[in-house]
This record gives sequence, C-alpha cells and structure tokens, in this order.
Amino acid sequence: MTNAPAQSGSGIAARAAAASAPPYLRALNPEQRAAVETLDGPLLVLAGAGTGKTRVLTTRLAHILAQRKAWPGEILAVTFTNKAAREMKERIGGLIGGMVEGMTWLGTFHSIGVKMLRRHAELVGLKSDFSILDTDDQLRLLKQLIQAEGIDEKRWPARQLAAHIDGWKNRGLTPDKVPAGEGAAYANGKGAQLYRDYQARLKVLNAVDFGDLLLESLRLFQENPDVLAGYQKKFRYMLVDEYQDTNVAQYLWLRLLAQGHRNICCVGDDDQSIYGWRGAEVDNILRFEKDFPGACVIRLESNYRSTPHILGAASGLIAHNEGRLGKTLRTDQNAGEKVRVRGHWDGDEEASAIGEDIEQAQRAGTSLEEVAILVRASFQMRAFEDRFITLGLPYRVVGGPRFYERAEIRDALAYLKVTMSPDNDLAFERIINVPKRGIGDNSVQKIHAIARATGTSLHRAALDIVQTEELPNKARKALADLLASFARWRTQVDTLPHTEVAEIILDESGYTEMHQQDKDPKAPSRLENLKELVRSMNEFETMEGFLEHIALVMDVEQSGEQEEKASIMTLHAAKGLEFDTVFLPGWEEGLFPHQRALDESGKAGLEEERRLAYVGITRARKACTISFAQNRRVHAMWQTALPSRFVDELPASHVDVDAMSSSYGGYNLGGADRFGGSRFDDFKPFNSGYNTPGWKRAQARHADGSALRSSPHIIEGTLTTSDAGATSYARGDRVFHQKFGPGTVTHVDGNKLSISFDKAGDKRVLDSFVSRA
DNA sequence: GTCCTAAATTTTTTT
DNA sequence: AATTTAGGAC
Repeated sequence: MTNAPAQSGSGIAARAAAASAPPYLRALNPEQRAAVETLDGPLLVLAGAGTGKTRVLTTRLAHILAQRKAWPGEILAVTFTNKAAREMKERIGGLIGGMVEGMTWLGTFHSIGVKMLRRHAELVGLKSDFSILDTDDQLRLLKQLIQAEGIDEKRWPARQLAAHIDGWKNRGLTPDKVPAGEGAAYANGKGAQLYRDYQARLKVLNAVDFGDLLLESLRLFQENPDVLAGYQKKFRYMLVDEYQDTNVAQYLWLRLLAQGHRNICCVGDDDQSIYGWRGAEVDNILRFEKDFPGACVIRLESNYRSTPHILGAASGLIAHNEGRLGKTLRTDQNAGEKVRVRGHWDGDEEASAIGEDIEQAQRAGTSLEEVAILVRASFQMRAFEDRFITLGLPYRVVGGPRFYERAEIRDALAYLKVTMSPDNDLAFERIINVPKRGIGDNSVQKIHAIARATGTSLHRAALDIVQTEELPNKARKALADLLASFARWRTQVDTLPHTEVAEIILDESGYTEMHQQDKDPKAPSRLENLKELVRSMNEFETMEGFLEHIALVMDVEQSGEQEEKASIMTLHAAKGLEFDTVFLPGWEEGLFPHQRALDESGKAGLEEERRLAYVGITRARKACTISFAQNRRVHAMWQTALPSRFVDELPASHVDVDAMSSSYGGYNLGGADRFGGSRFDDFKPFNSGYNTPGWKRAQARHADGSALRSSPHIIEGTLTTSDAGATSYARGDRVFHQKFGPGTVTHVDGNKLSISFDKAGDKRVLDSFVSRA
C-alpha cells in the first residue's frame, strides 16, 4: 500500500472520525480498519499470511456488538478448527468481556451443525440424542455392510468406500444425487448402493458421521424452508474464517443462510488452501464476487510477521502456482537473515543438525516455545523425537496421535456411551467382549441376527437372548452379568458424580484389571491414559456434556505446562501459528511434494503441495531453515531421494545455501564447481512443465486392479429372514431349530418360546431361531 | 472361544 | 519396523 496511513487522512471528517473512534480501532492499519468497519453487505477479506487476520475478525465482531448492530446470539461465526474457535472466543472475551458467553453460534462448522441438528433432529429422520461416529466407527460399520454384500474386502477396502462417501458428502451429494459414473467406481457399481445402505443403517443406529453434520444440516435447510427462514432471520451477521477451506456442502450451507441479511464476511487466503483432499474448493474463494453480487473485496497485504527475506522466499515460491488471485505481501522490517537451505546425507543427520541448531539458539537466548519443526508427514516426527530424547531437549508433539483415538480411550468411552445410551450398537459391540468374557464371534453374530430380525438394538436383543438358552452357558452368564452391570451403572449416573461413575464402570467391568494384567510394556501408559480420561471429565458438568464434547473435539486440551518446549507438528497443524524460528525438514521429491498428491491430483495436487510449502515458510518470523536428505529410510529400506523441486523454486536472492553440513561432502550440489554455477542446476531432474509419471502409474494400477478378477464372487449370505412380523407360534406347534433339531412348543411368551425338543430336551429360545417343521 | 504364531500391510494431510 | 489380521493349535 502506498497510501498514507489513515491517521493522517485528508479532511476534517476523517480526523474527527479517527479521534472519536473507539480505542480498539486505533491500532489497525487502514485496510484492516476498512475490513472491520464495512459491516453491511457481502465482504471478502483476502488476508495474506501474517497480515493480522485474526485481529480483524475479532475486532470486527467486537465492533458489531459495540455498535449494537446485533446481539451476540445473532452473529454466526464459523471456523474450521476447534483451536481457532477457542482462540477467537478468548480474544473476543478480552475485547468485550462477559458478552462472549452469549455467542452461542461461534464454533466450527461441525459443532454448529450438531447444535442445529439436535434441535431439528426429527426433520432429518433422527432423534435428538443421536450419536456421532468417528472414523473408526464409520470404518467398522462399512466393513459390516461390505461383508453383508458379499464383497471381497481385500479387493475393495472399506477405507476406499469411506473416502468415496466422504467425498460425496463434502460435495453435498445425498445417495440419490451421486453421479452414476462415480457410484460405479467402487465394487463394480455397488458404490452408490452401499452409500445408500450406509445412510439407512446410520438412521437405524440413530447416528451421524462427520460428513453428515454438514450434509444433514444442509438437507435440513433445503427441505424445510421455514426452518431455514428462521435462521436466516436470526443471523444478522455472518463471519467465516479460512474461507478457502470450505467445501461445497459448507459453501451451499453458508449461501442459504446468507440470503437473509446478506451480511456475510468471509476471510481467507487462496494461497493457504491446503485441504483440497478433504473436499475444500479454492474455487469458493475465487468466485466470491460472482456469488455475492455487489460484494466488497479488501486485501490485507501488510505483513507484520516475517522478515523480508522470509517473505521474499515464500512469495517467490508461491508465484509458481497458476490458479491464484495473487497478492503482494509487504513488510517494513529489516532484512534479517536469508532462508537457509541445507542438504544432508540422511534423515538422522538432518535430525542431529536441527537438534544442534536448536541447542545453539537456546544458548543464544531463544525460548524453545518459539521454535518449531514442521514436517510433511507424521512419520517424519520420530527421527526428531528420538534425537531430542537423547539430547534431553524438551519437545512437544502437537496434534500427534490423538488422545481420543487411542484404543484404550475408545474402549472406555464405549463403556460410558453404552451406559448413557444402551442402544448405541457400535459402542456396545466394541466392548461386549472386552475384556474377554467368553462372548465370541458366534454369540455376537447371534445377537446381531436377532436385532436385525426384530428391528431392535443389539442391547435389546441381548436382553432377550439371555433369557433363552441360545448361547453357551458361559457366554450367557457373562452377557447377563454385563447387562446387569450396565443397568446398575445407569442408575448410578443419576446419584453419583459422573467421574466417580466412570471409575466404577472401568473398575467393575474388569477393564482396568485387564490392563493391569497386561505384560505389554505399554500397559502402564495405557492405564495412565485412562486416569487422564477420568481427570479430563472433571472439566464437564455432566457425562452427557463430556461425551458430546469429545465427539467433536478429538483432542484433549493441554493444560498447565510449565516447561518451555520446542514444537514438532505437521504443516497442516501449523496453519495459523507462528514462531521465531522454523525448521522445514524433508524437502525431497516424493515426500514433499508428496508422491500421492501428485499421483492422485496431478497438477492441482502439486499446487496444493506448494501452498503447503508456502504456509510452512510463512510461519517463521525471524529464521527459517529448509533441509533435505539424500537418503531416507522409508519402511525398512533405504531410499534415495532428490531435493524437492520447491527448493529450486526459491528465489536465489533470499536464500543461503549451507554446504557446511557435516557429512554433506558426498552430496555434490552442483557438479565439481558448485560455487561457480547456479546453485541447483544439476538438481533439476524434472522439466518445468510438470509431468507426473506417477499419475500414469496410478492409472495403470487402476486399470489392472479392476480388470483382473472378472466379478466379485458373491458369498451366499445366511440372510436371517425370520418371521418376525408374521404370526407367532402357538402351543403345540412343531418347530425346527438349527442346533437342537425338531421339537414341540410348550409355552409362548411374546417372542420367547419354550420348546420341548425331541433330542435336546426343554429349552427356551427366540422365535427367530426356529422355523415351522 | 482363546491364545499363539505367521503373514500381510502400512505411511499424507483432519473436522 | 511396527502393528494389525488370519490361521491353527489347544
């Protein structure tokens, strides 16, 4: 921006305005201030990295409230991550005080979706206490459906189907809207049908998956104009953070809501769109002006974060992308250090070198809190962890293996879920035989069969079956005990504090004991995790509140850390953060850009990878070190890699190549006279036009994959089509039972029959297990 | 039904 | 290399 700052703006009016402006506006630059004060009508704020985006968002919110344009409850503010939502809440709280509490509609797309769906559950075929499946539940469910269809799971992995379904949901496609060609892409045309089955099953389970939180909210609006109109009227102002990451479903949802007051403000940066694989459409931001006619667009281009060299390197890199709106970031800081580029012999050496750098920085007075290592893929983290442990360098892994995804936590949660809502079949199935209590696959299958035949939940079916002799004695006893325990725990929920009940459940179920007996070296840490789980429940009023929270926030809040630590995280997790010193290791072809991104999305994939690189560099305030290794251990084998093409694309004037790295000698950067020529001349194994050989490979794979075996063989399933709905049996009827053989009905009690079997004697069985003889 | 051993598969990024 | 899955013995 070449204009003078607003404070010295021309005219008396401007000065008067400045003088009377509320204090929170004074600290803003002119563009930021415009973004805050342009309240009415659609507004797109293109906020480059480090240009004070969050500040603008929060100030804008405070401004709306201060101007009494709307009540807190009339503002819809959506973010993508819980972290962002939390941060925004805190910062607004700092500006407007207790009023934040009234901001009920500030949250992630998903959490707002849940809130709306719970209110109007019956309109989309759910009950308001529906449960939310995570990826693991989703996968297990899909596996069951795939098996029921008799499809070979090896050939058509459930993961793949899950990916398809996710993709459709992200694009706002219900099963009937899936394009025929795409539905056929999975399991010889069964994809769309499986999607339909899956959705039907979810409804029966009274459950939704992550994608549904958006898709079903969207459907709610599309099919219920009155509901939509209500929300349109309610939300006087709408704010959307990270708009470049919205997918089609979210976009449609926003657009419907914005038809009301039309005061929608979207903030984003097309250069930081890194979630294309999750369905994000950069296009949404690119065509904002078309979608919202008369929209105002404001660019924030003053960078307050990084030094010119860092900014220059990042800008030069991202300039290689074609599909972008384009912007020029400026900074008035002093030049600072150039971005360092360093090569290493292998990944271990890279880790050692970075470890030394960090120690040196630490001695020079840098706080470890200001140091971050940003990796492309999480497997890279290990080398650093190993190294830092031997160095005694404190570190923290951000967003690593998630707390709530650990098996022991999920098991414990399943217990709690069944206690709270017994009909949660997936949770029930998960723990029915954990710890081992003698209820094996066969017994579970039987319970399943009854549940299916009678159209009830597994829990109800289990209650029925224990009154019979269908199950082996051991299993029957175990199941009856388990059911009695759940009944008992349920009553305790009302009388005892929820953390206490949780402890009782884990204890009495034998779950804790199972881990105490376990001789696995990791067992103690699992027990520790269970304790942590109970501890974290303390922050919630009720068990329900706790379970709702973790369904959406898959992470546990890191609290009360005293020690300073260096951060290790993925580039994706780093978005929105900043550090004085940033290390970007692993810039090698195949890893970064990742081969799979190239294979699956070709040029679009490459450009997304480049944006990821851009995000990485722009996290740095003062120092940025990029490195690559010639050799890296991938599985068990060593693989040689070439430096990333991104290294080449960094503008020479902002980069320092450090050839002094210890055993770097073997790696000849630029031929014999590497200081003479252009630094990376001999590195260029790729043409400037990106051809992606992997893409062809992927196609070839696809081709032979689907062509090989002609058709999936169909396993004749024993479909239990019982006479559930038909007339019940009567006393004296002759019946046949798979296991006990022929017999005569002696007594009828609902769906439970007492039968005198010719060979096996008197037994009680469920009607769904016998047929008329 | 459970436990033990062998084999296969895995690693991109996440609400 | 590590973790999950399948198969086989008990």
